[in-house]
Amino acid sequence: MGTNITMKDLAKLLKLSPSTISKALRDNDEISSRTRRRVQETAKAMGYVPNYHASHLKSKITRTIGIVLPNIVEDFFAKVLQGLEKEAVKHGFTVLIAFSDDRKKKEDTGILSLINKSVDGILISFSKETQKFSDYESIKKFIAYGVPIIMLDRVCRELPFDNVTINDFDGAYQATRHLYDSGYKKIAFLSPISNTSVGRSRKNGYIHGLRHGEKDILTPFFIDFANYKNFRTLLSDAVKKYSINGVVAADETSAIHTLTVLQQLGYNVPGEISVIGFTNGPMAQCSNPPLSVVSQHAEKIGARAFQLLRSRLIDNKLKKRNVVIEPELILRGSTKEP
Amino acid sequence: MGTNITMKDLAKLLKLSPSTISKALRDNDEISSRTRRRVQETAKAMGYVPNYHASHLKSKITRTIGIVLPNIVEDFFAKVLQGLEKEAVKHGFTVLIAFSDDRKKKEDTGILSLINKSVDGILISFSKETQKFSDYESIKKFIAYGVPIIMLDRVCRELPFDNVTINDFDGAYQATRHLYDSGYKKIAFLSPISNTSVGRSRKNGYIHGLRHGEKDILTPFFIDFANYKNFRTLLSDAVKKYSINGVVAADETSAIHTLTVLQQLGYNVPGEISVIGFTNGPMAQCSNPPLSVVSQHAEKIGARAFQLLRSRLIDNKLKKRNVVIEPELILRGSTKEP
DNA sequence: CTGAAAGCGCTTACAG
DNA sequence: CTGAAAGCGCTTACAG
Repeated sequence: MGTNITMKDLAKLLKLSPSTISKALRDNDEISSRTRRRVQETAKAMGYVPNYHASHLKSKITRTIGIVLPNIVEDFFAKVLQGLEKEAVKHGFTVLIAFSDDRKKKEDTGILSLINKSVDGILISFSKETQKFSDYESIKKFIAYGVPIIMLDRVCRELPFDNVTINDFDGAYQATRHLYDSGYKKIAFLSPISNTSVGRSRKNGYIHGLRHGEKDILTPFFIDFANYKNFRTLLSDAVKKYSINGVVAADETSAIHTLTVLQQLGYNVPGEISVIGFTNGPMAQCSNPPLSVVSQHAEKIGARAFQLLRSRLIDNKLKKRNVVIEPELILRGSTKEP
Repeated sequence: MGTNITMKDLAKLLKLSPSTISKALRDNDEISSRTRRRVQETAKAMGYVPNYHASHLKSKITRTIGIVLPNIVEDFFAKVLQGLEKEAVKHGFTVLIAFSDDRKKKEDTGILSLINKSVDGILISFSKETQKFSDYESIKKFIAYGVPIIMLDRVCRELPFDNVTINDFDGAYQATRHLYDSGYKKIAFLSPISNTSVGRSRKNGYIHGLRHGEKDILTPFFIDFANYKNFRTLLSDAVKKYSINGVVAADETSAIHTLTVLQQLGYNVPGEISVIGFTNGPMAQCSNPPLSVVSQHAEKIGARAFQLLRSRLIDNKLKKRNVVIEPELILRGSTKEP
């Protein structure tokens, strides 16, 4: 029993035709309500499970979507996926995943495997590698398969896909202004993601945040790096050399590391140097002092991305849409006034 | 072009029959290698994508598996999923997800939606609700569908499914012993997961760890709770009342919260009270002092669970298997000798 | 309101 | 080595 039951079986059992069963199960009002009920009840009783693959063969709809993410150990991406899943389930969709591990090649393999499974649409946040080399050739090829694509967070504005991002520019701008307003004037921008669309927007927001009228423009200090190998000396040297007293860190991990290293170097945070980061994750809340951050409403991004996809499934003639979600400044102990 | 190309099209183009195309694409050596190559090359050139749904209709294989997880914001589950995905991709599988949010109902809906998609197998880590009420009736019903199920981490030993867990008992035992050996003798066990299989094993390991020969048995102190609402007073009272000087916390979040609250209450960690937790996540590493933990090798659990499933796909006559992964004690500043 | 028939894109005995 | 035919479990015009 179970999976083996087909419409044919139900038809035989109820002395009806498979066509009638099919229509009755989908509540088609061609069929008398009495028959509909009868069919639906025995289907349930028998543990009938419709074969989506068979139905897809005709209808071309799978009610399955795919998402390609760099990883999910970062709190932001985990929440994006949870937000997406919740919204998808609400509308009867299931979600297929593929992780790129920030590699172009695995990303492409992932996308292709999703297309192979005939997903109704794909959501993607690009890998660092893809963004670093602006290598969107393979993505463009995938357009030919006719599967709608929605970009989120790490996007490419030139691509003809809908996208949803947070207002990274404004988030970094506000973070920078907050440090300035709290009295810190030697503010550095520290970023391990300067090659991503997100990192670039945040950097620009920071730069803009240094302007305070015509005459009062703070000097920018950039601390870019690719991994945490020489992070300690890098940070230490920069702080000493430029007498940095405020750091805007471009993501969650770098903010926490900055805080930790500064403390190990003997600096008082926020007494001597204040730190603000991005992502309102558990690390920001459990650090000591707790970290001020720009919160990104990750679940909302996932949910909105699904909605974009869904509306496009209903009408694929829609023009390209750019959805921007406003971030929120959450102030904690790491940026108290000095 | 793209998705629309079928084997029939390729057959027409190459003046062959669809059967030949089908066999050639699957590299069946009934077909001459010359023909095989010809077919494969033009398939690739034309951007042919096989329709898995159609093929599944005959072969009953989808190369898709599903996983049901409580959430993925917890570092442990995120890593389990990443470990699983990596292993699955390696073997040409894609993975469908469903999150239970620790609710029985959403868990059931999730499982059913996976069955509906004809997954080849399902991996599951039960919701807190399911475990609290030992409510496995619906799971048993799902057996009828003939889909192999593998349990991981939060399992139910009575169920006839393969499972993979870490040695929670021994992890907690070692953690407790470590505190004892470091000179802490008033050791409490703090747990927000006492209703889960995992929480129970850890509690037992802790109890066992309190025994040191016939005469030297430490007094157990249990701090159980369901949420963090009154956590501060709960912890504060327990510590004062019993002069607790060591805490074994049953998971990541509770360990971090314990550390933070103790410090806020003015205790020196590890000078006066030492704290050890579970899960080697980012929070444990970024706290101050960094947290000693029992590491669970989450990625490995995901990978092993996939392997269990895969072997069962090859031979479903296998007996039930219990895989136990040994945890690892990672010692950091929160448990330095007093 | 119900049913017979064709077809979605594959695979798999079976023939030749 | 290649192909004709049946069938997987549905859906969807079309008849009645």
